[in-house]
Amino acid sequence: MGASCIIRHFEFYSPLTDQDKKLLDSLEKAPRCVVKNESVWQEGASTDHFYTVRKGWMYAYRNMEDGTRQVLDIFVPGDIVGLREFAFRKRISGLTALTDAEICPFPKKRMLDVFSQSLLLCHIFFMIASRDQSILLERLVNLGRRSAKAKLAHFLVEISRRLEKTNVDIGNHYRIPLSQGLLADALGLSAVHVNRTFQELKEEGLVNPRHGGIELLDLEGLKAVAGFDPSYLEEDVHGLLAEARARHIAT
Amino acid sequence: MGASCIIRHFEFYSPLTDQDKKLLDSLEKAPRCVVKNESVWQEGASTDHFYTVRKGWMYAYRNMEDGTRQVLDIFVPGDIVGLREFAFRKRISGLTALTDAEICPFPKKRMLDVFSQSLLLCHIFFMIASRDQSILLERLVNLGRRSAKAKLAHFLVEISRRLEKTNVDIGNHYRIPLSQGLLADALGLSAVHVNRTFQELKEEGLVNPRHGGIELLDLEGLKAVAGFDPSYLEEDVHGLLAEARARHIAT
DNA sequence: CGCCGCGTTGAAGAAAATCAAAGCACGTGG
DNA sequence: CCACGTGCTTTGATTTTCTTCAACGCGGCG
Repeated sequence: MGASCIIRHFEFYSPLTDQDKKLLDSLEKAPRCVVKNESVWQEGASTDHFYTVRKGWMYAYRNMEDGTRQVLDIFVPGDIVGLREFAFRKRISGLTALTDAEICPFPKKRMLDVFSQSLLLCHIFFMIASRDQSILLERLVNLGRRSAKAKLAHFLVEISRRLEKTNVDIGNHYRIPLSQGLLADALGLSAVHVNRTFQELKEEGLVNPRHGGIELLDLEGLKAVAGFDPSYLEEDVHGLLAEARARHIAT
Repeated sequence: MGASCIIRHFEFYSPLTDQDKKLLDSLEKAPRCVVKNESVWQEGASTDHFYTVRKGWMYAYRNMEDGTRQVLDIFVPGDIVGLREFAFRKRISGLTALTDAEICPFPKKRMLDVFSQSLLLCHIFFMIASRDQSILLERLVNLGRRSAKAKLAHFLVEISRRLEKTNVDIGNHYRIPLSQGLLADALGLSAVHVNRTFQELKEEGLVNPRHGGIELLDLEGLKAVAGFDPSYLEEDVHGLLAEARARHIAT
């Protein structure tokens, strides 16, 4: 059996000591399987666990009083879910499975062990939180100041980029299991308009929407339409991190 | 002279030991004054410092290729600015002063000292990052799924809530120094439309827009218009935090 | 087969953007 | 103290973008 889900994620940032790995491993409890459309938690639920996504896709959402909803984030394998709610007792968004999936819970309480026992892991957790924020920021820009076409293109490119990062092995990250209705709720548009926007992108040969999914045909073209600037995804995996590693090993 | 800016902020979460205070104090360098409209950093600048806002208001923004911009966040006294970019070498948003202001830089490098020397402070930093994210999430909802009127009302209520938290002493947090143009860029609207929306709110007696600022007349009314649910601002200042404190003191 | 979820289409309407011009408050310099 | 410029607000007319509503198609699945 391979490295646990979270170890693989962390090793993207830095090599880990055996001790670190042991610590992380002890966090991760038995994986839990969820089926498509199964709800993992709802708004208001308790926040005693985080999850790492081992397989499949998930999404976080918020239901509005008027019956609409806002999809807040999409999670792909390797992502950590729930860190957002670290400071809160109750979840501020729901989480449900977009496809059949496998997720690994780990208890929030144990974060204290991590913080106290490994400077390096603590630092990496902080980097992950920072990255999450920067993704949200970009999503803000997307919702606030881009046309429907650019919104859609940008969102698709981002997802594809995020897949590349953790799924290097999977050659085809060009198949995206998002329905048009879900994209609408993620982008603050109506499903009808998403559909029409897709038709434009399709005519330009950029995407190929199929039943319940999208195929990305021309990433570069999409980037151009979106005005995509990847810098918000490009973390500094050297710099401070190296010093944290050095210091951590020294103790 | 009173406690440093950041100590006051942290004591909102938990009482600190003298050692913690000393550590925090050592982080905070000499305050820097900036005048209205002065730029503190631009997109792409280096991320070697965070800042705490001691006086005045600041805003973070992103300029788009087409000449528009998105205002990403507003900062009020007590806020910490720049944590977002912890994982990055370069800033992904600009920061400029909305009013004359006083900010206290502290070096990002020293975060390692904090993490290694104080479990409690580390934990609080994490809570702050979590809170920042939850504010961004709510802003996403605001941009994605609310009408112009609700957007505006919600944003104003949020600001007022955030002011209450750190500025308990200031009785009148009902005077907000935001121009309509800036609000437009924050809410993804045009300045013209913001103006018209203000007129509606004004007729209902909820706000009183004056030159270069807004007076909030009826917070409850605004909350109703916004469908404001404050839970995204209500952190759990007990729970894990208490355990962190206990453990921290034990060592 | 028939249902159900999702995608597609058309027509009509609402929300917000854009353009352009004018007004108003404030500071600055004469 | 007044004239002037500048930045922000206000207003009206027009246009664009996106939504809403309603209907239909289509594929998968029990």
